[in-house]
Amino acid sequence: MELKHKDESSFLTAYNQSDYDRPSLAADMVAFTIISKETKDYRKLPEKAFSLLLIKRGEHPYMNFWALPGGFVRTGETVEATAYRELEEEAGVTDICLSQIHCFSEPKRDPRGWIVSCSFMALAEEEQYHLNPGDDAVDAKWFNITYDLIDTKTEEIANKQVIKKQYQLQLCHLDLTLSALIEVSIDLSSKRHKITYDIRKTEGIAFDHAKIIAYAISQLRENLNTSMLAFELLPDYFTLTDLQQVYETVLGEELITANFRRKIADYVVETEKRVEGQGHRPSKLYQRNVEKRM
Amino acid sequence: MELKHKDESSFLTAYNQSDYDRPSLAADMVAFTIISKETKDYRKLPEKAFSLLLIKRGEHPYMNFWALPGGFVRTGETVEATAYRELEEEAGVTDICLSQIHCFSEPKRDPRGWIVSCSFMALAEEEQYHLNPGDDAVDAKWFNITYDLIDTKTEEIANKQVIKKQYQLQLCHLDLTLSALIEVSIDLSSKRHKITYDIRKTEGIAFDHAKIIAYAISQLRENLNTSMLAFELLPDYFTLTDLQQVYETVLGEELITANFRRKIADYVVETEKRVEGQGHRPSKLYQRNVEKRM
DNA sequence: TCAAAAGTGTTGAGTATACACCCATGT
DNA sequence: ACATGGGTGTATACTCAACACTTTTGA
Repeated sequence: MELKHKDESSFLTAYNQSDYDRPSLAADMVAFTIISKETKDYRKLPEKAFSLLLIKRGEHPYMNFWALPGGFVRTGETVEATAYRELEEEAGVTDICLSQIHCFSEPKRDPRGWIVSCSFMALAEEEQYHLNPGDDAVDAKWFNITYDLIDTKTEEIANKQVIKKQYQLQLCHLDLTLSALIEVSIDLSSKRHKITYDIRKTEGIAFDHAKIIAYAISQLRENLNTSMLAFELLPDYFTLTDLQQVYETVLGEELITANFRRKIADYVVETEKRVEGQGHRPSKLYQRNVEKRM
Repeated sequence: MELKHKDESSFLTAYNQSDYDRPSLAADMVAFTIISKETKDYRKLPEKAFSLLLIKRGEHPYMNFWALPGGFVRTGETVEATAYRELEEEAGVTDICLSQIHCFSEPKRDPRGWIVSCSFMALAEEEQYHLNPGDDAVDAKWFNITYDLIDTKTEEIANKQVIKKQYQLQLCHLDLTLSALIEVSIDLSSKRHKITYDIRKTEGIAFDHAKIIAYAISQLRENLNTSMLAFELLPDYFTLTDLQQVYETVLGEELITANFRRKIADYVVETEKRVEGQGHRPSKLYQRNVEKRM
């Protein structure tokens, strides 16, 4: 052990890192939240919208396109630290749930040069974000998400069976709509089931960010049940209907209330609090059950 | 759109990527396989060992320690391409199942400097690898894996509840044993359930590779059922006992045969082939059911 | 013949799904 | 009063875990 360090120090002095070509490393964040729409009918609950944070680019490349918040990793920082720092700078949010999605490293993904993106999924309730509407330097907006499977076909090319699924991604803010067509290819040849995502069309979304968003949505949908991620999108106290609405808007499908409640029963704890004055029977408020994990 | 490109080209000419400090980017591979041990008893099936490929470092830092195969990402390459290239160079394997595990970016993780590691899980059967036993330049060996939970405790520090799980990682090749103690902390404070991995002790394993290995094993165990990864560790034709043994060695627990077979019944297809001459009833050979995914 | 593995059947417990139903509230 | 959401019960089908059991082979 001692020997190792003795030899090692002289080696490290001689070692010159710049001998190797290096990429720029960026962290890009797919920040989700649930936004309550307005409602006129005093009886009805407000509808919920599954939403994504995008930032309008004020400079080249992709000027005036919308991009994921993000930035370059600085010396002495982990990619996670970069993610937290950028989210605080660009969205005024601090205590947020972050998880790595994937590392995107296509050499041509950024026209500025060799920029590798380590992308993150960020989950928080809307109140945690502070978007600074007055600050023109950063034009950040929430976009309502729809991401639907629109076509599935099986192709057979040179004995290779490939399933191709097309997903339509739509991002709406007021009357502004961005969209992309994502093709997910599943290669069934031999044992290997290799999955690749390709952007077939992208309108108004900068770089390869439509692909990153598609990855993030797929991953969130897959992990909603298993990792109980829904709680990250809710306040500490919530009604079971709130929780169900998170599931419904994220998954893009309706669920049967009685069954949903039985399924999540063990993951929540009933409290004494109630929500009243809503034009219907008051609902109990629940908390996450911290005992239950998985 | 036209306008964008016109302005953009002049911008890009002026853009100097080296204004920003950049890390070296490496791809490290956690390459798993299943190795059949020898057996004397003509009746008994050979035992299977869940194994990991490590390479003995011939230079500083961590000279004579064992490390994951890997290397630096080159200009014009994706991290996936680096992973395939390095696996071919160091392990003589080409058609292999690769998936990104996580990006490790602790600034101090490598004494040579700022080196970010994008790590991969690689799965293939032993026959696909060609380790060049004669080549002294690369001393690559298979290590038998055990990774067991040895302790769980709940700590309460400043109102923050934290579950701490200790895992013992042991890697054995003949009479050589490497080991590490990994602590997985689950922070239950507020809604956030943040999970962190820390190396508490590491013997004979270079860099932070023990942590990367722990990540990989956890991920493989979690995804064995959901992603049907077990097939990647088997030849095209296999017996149901082979498949069960993959599950058992990877998960580190025994399974009940009847139940296991019912569970995976839809994911395999019976063939006409049989395995005979083993001192007991011949077993049917199966193939993966390519129709069934997930 | 018989040990080892191949492979099937049974049972009770638990879950999922779909649907019907009653309860409590504010305007 | 009544629309709206809050909340529960029930029947059917399906899945899961544990165990017992039969079958087939080669030395």
